[in-house]
Order: sequence, then structure tokens, then C-alpha cells
Amino acid sequence: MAQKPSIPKGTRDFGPLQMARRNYIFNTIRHTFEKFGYMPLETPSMENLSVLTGKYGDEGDQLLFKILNSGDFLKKTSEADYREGSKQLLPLIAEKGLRYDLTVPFARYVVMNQNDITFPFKRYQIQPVWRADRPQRGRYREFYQCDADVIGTDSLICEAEIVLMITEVFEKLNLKDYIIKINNRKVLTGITEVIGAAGREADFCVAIDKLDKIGHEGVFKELGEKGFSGEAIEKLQPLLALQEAGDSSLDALQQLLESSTTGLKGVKELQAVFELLKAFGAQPKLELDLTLARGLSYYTGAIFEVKPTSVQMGSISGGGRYDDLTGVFGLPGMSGVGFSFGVDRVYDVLEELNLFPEESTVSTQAMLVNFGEKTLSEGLQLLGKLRAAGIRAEIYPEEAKMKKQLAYANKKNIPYVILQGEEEIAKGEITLKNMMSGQQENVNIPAAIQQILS
RNA sequence: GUGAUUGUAGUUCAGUUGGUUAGAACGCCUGAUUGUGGUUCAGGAGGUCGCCGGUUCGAGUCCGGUCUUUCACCCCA
Repeated sequence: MAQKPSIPKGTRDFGPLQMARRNYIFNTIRHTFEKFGYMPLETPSMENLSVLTGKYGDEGDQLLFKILNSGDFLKKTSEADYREGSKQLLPLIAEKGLRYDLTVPFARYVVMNQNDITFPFKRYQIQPVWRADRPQRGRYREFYQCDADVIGTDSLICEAEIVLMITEVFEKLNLKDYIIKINNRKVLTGITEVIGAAGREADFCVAIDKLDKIGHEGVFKELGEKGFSGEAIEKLQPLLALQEAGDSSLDALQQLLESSTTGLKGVKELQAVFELLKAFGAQPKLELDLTLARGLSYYTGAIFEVKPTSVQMGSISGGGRYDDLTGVFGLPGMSGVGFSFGVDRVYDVLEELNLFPEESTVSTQAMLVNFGEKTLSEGLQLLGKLRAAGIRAEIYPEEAKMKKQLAYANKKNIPYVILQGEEEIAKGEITLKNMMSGQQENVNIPAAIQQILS
């Protein structure tokens, strides 16, 4: 019974062309990370659920892929557990889950290896993550993140260098239409204090984050629904006005947050990052955005997000500082900061803007036509010589009609085809055919190699 | 998780109020050309109409469920 095969929702296959382009992005990112002193790390696809749950909020826990225990996964359960519902049953039938991001496994790794690690520890990690989200444009259930994090220092140089790395990567990828947005969680905390809604930071962040989508009134309405007083909302007005004034508003922000020590600290940090970037001599596409909040609850300082400006797509990179990520694993007081590229979204943006270079597809440079047994040993000898000269070369594996062999070379975009049949062997030369021009000439082997390499 | 939406050949898509044998383009295969691809010409193969069920004399077409696609919300790279 032949059945049509399929792949799970939100997952994709990547063919040779896509892989060439993805590797082009991966290599660019990896190269930049290494240039800034980050070292590679890989962690398992699956983690114990105890590591993952509770780190991403209730919403996040729902989006975790859980792995059914091997063997008889009902062994530890009773009918009573079943009646209690899925929340009770889950820990009994699933102990592992697929990682949801790379930051939490990194924190776990740091705690487990704290005695062997030299701090500050800078690591990068390029691996897939999984989320049981409903797929949408630019949103997949399996996608790659490219993280760079430094843990064990609260130096703001790290924040500035993150901006530099983002700038460098997109410059190398030739992507110009993007904006790096920066904000600081302490500023957001300060705002809630100033408007008299201290402690309501989470709800505040969710609402303010939607400003560009639902406008002032939408935000006010949502805050009202969540129980913010009319007075608090009223006090928010001058701050939103500041947001519209743009980048030059740091001084004004300082005045508005005068009564909040936390808020002022956030402003100072932001100022420091801008100044460090000036000292680097960098001119990044960086913009203060007071409405930038980001969902992940572990952020405590700077937060970043990168948005493409000419393509409709969610953020293609994001990150921030967390002061106590390793605390839940028993290592408190370890400040870190990091960020991540969403490669799959970067890919979609580059594709839409036609920014992939032609050469990103590496193919065979020369193909030998297979003339059958009589000439095979000469052919294989020649093939070896080509490869020894550093040429990507192949021989058509079967003695097929020349038409078929040439059609194969043509479809694979192989620029040179070499014909070495009995005629050529007798004369001690080969026929080198240029597939672009269609012209061919009889030459000796060194001349052919030189021609192919030129 | 909530509410919509999509599915017909390898691909992109037609398909009339429900009516006989489901079409096109491109791609694929064969030949014109037994040592010459990309052009041209002639011919050919390929479809359980996503899957399961229902209504009907009759379903690609209508209804229900399910899977998948896309979109909005929630949230996020």
C-alpha cells in the first residue's frame, strides 16, 4: 500500500539550493561571532522538562514539545491520574522535551560546568529549536537560532558589541533595510513606577509593545481592561509623546523618570551604550524605542530587537540582558547578555529582496562523459588529476547516451564537460566543451585544468 | 489554544446550477540526432480531485469530521 508521505506541520525540507543559501547565512554569522571572541557550544536537542518548564511563562510551557517516555509510558500512571487531567498526567508520561530556545540550555550548561568555565564566558550556538506554535508567515515549528551570549560580566561593552555584530552580519549579507531597536527593562520598570502602577510591569509591557500596531487608543484601552487607573494612563501621555520625538529623547526621558531610581539607572545604561558605540566609531542603524518590551520575562537590562523595514516580517534578531538566569539552577548573581539571529526569517527576507549572491551555490566544475569500459581507466585517471588540482569534478556514473549525459551536466549547471573517448585517447588529448558558449576544443590535460581553473 | 482560509498531474493553476471519458502551461520520458546539452519539431507517460464519512439516481463541485496551507488573535525568531 503506497501512501503519500508528508512532513509534520511547520517543518520543512531544505534542498541543495536552499542549503547553499542557508550555509551562506550560517557562515557569515559564525565568522562574525568568532571575530568577536565567542566560542562554539552545542547542547542536546532534548532537555529534561524540569530544565525547560517555568522559564518561558505559562504561554511558553504550552508551546513546548514534550517527548513521550520510551517503553510503556503508561507504566507509572493510574486511572486516578488520568481523571486528574493532562496537567497531572504529563510529568508521569513525559520527562523530556525539545529545546524551546538556546539561552536556557546555555544557562543549564554554565551551571553544570561552572568549575571548568573561565568567566566571562562567551559562547555562540547555532542549532534548531522547536515550538508547538501555529505556523504562519515567518513562523515555523522547527527553526534555527544563532545565539551569542556572554555570561559573568555586567559590562555594557557587551551590549555595544552586540549592536556591532548585528551591524556587521547584515552588512555582509548586503541587507540594508533594517532597524535595530533598543530599550531597557529598567526604563520600563521606571515608567510603571512613575505612573503609579509599580509591580504591573508584565501587563504594561504586553500592552505597550503593541503601540505601533493598535495605536495610542488601543494601548490605553488594553491597559484599562487590565485594571490600570485612568490616572496612570493619563500620566503615560507625555512618555508616548516622547516616543514619537525619536532618538534624541534620552535627556527628556531622564527628566520624566526623575522620581524612579530604577528608571534612571536604565537611562544611564542606555546612554552608556550609545557612548560606547560612538567610541567604537560605529554608526549603527540603532534607535531607542520605548515601546519595545519583548516577552521573555528573564530580561532585566538592555533589550534589543531587529526589524526589517521593507519586508513585512517579524523580528529577525533579538536579545537582551538577564541578571539572574542561572539563579533557578542554583548559581545566583551571574549577569549575562546575549542575542539571537532567526536564520529562517533572515532567509525569507533575503529571498524576498533578491539579495542572495549567485555564487552561493557551489556545483561541480567539470564533468567527464562516460564512454564505457574501454576508456574507463583513462577517465578515472583524469578524474583523479582534476580533483588533485582542486577542481570539483565528477564522471557520469553510467555509460549512457551522450545526450543524456550532457543534459545532466546542463541541468546541474556544470560549466565544463570533458570528452575523452577512444578518438581522443589515440591522439593523446581531450575535448573540453564549454557549456555556456557551446564551443569545444581539443587540448592536452594541463591546458584543460588551467582553462577550468581560470 | 481561539476564529477564518486553502487543498485538482512533478510544479503553477483552469474546471459552468451537481451530469457521461477531469483540462492547460511548464516540467518529465521517447524519437528526429548510434560522439554533443541549452533552441525547434513529432509523439508519450503521469490524477484513489488531501483523507474519512454523509446527502443524491449521480459529487472535483453540496454537508460533517480530520489532516495540511495561508491569515488574524495570543505569543514569538
